[in-house]
Amino acid sequence: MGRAPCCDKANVKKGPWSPEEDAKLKSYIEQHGTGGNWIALPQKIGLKRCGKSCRLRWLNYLRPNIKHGGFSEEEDNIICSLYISIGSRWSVIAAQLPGRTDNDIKNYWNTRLKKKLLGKHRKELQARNKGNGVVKQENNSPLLLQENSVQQKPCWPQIPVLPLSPYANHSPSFNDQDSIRKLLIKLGGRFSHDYQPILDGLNDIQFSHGSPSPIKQIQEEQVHVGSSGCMSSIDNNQLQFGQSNGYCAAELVQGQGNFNATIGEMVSTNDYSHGLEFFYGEEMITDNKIMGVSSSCGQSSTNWGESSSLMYPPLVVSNYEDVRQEMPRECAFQELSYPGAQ
DNA sequence: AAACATGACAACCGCCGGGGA
DNA sequence: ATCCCCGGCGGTTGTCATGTT
Repeated sequence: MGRAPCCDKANVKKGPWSPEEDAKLKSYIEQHGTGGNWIALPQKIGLKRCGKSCRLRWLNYLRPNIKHGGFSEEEDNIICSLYISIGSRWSVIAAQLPGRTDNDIKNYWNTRLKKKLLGKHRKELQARNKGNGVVKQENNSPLLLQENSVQQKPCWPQIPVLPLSPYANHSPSFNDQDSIRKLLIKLGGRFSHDYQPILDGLNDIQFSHGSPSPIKQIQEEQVHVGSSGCMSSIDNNQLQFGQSNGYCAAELVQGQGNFNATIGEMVSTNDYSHGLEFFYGEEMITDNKIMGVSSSCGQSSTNWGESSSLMYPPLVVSNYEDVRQEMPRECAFQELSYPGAQ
C-alpha cells in the first residue's frame, strides 16, 4: 500500500511554468509568505499546480537573489571539494554557495563538472600510459589494496607527496595534518572517539557568508560516536577507517603529512581525479589496473560501480572481508580539499 | 534544410524524517 | 507511543536549445 499522493494528480498542471503562473506565485508569496503550507498554497491562489511543484518553483527559480549558470572556478572548486568530502548532499553544498540552489548544483555537477573532471583524468591517464609504456600497478593508487597477509587488513596506500597548494595559503586552518584530521572527524564524527578531543578547534573554520560550515552541519547531525570502530587501528602509515555513527571515512593517521598536500594539489590544479576514480566506473578501474590489484589481495575483484554518495550505512565489521565488501570505494581514498579562499 | 545527437536545465517522483495531533 | 501530514532531499526524467552530420 503506497503513500497517498500529495495532490490530485489528475487536476494539476505539469511541465514548464508559464510567466502568468510565476507571477501569481511570486506575488502571493511576497505578500503573504508561504503560510507554512505548500500543499494548500496553490488552491489559495488558484494555481493548478501541486504544492510541491510550487515550492520547487519558488525555491529554485522565483526566490530572490537566485543565480543561474555562470559557475565560477571558485564555485567549481567548492562543489568538487564538498562532493569529495560529503558526497551528493546537494543541499549542504548549496548552503555554501550563496544564490545557488541544490538543484542547480546537482544539474551542474551531473552535466558539466563530472565530465570536465573525467576529461582531465583521461588526459592524464593517456599521458601516463604513454610515458610508462606498460601500465603497471601504481602503489599510490587510492584504491589500492595490498596484501597484508599478517594482519589480514587492507593496506591503504600512502598518499603521494605533492607540492602544497596555493590554496593552503588561503586557508591556514588546513595547512596541517591535524586540521585535516579534525575536518574529517567533523565531517560526521565518522571516526573513533579517540579523536574526539580535538574537535573543538574546528569550529574556527569559516565558510562563505558566515553560514555554518557543512562540516559543522553534518557533525551536528551525528548522534554519537560509537565504540565499535571498524579497523580502528591499522598502523601509522595507513589510511584508517573508523566507524562511529554509521558513516565511514578514511583518514590519514599521524605520521603522514602528505594528505593535505594531495588535497591542495587537487584544488590548485583542478585535478580532482585523485579521489574521484569512482566517477569513472569500470573504465577507470581498468585503466589503473585496479581489478588486478584487487585480486592480488586474494579477493575476487569487485566492481564498485558508480556511487553518488560518500555516506554509507552503518558498518559492523569484524574482519577484513566484511570491510572490503561493505566499504564504499570512496572510503578508500576519501580526500578533502578546502574550497579556496572564502 | 532536415534529421539526428548532445547538452543544459527545469521539473517531477518517490522516499524519508520531523513534528504535531 | 503511534499515526499522519508536510517539507526536504536526491535521483531521474522531460523538454528545449544548440551543434553536428
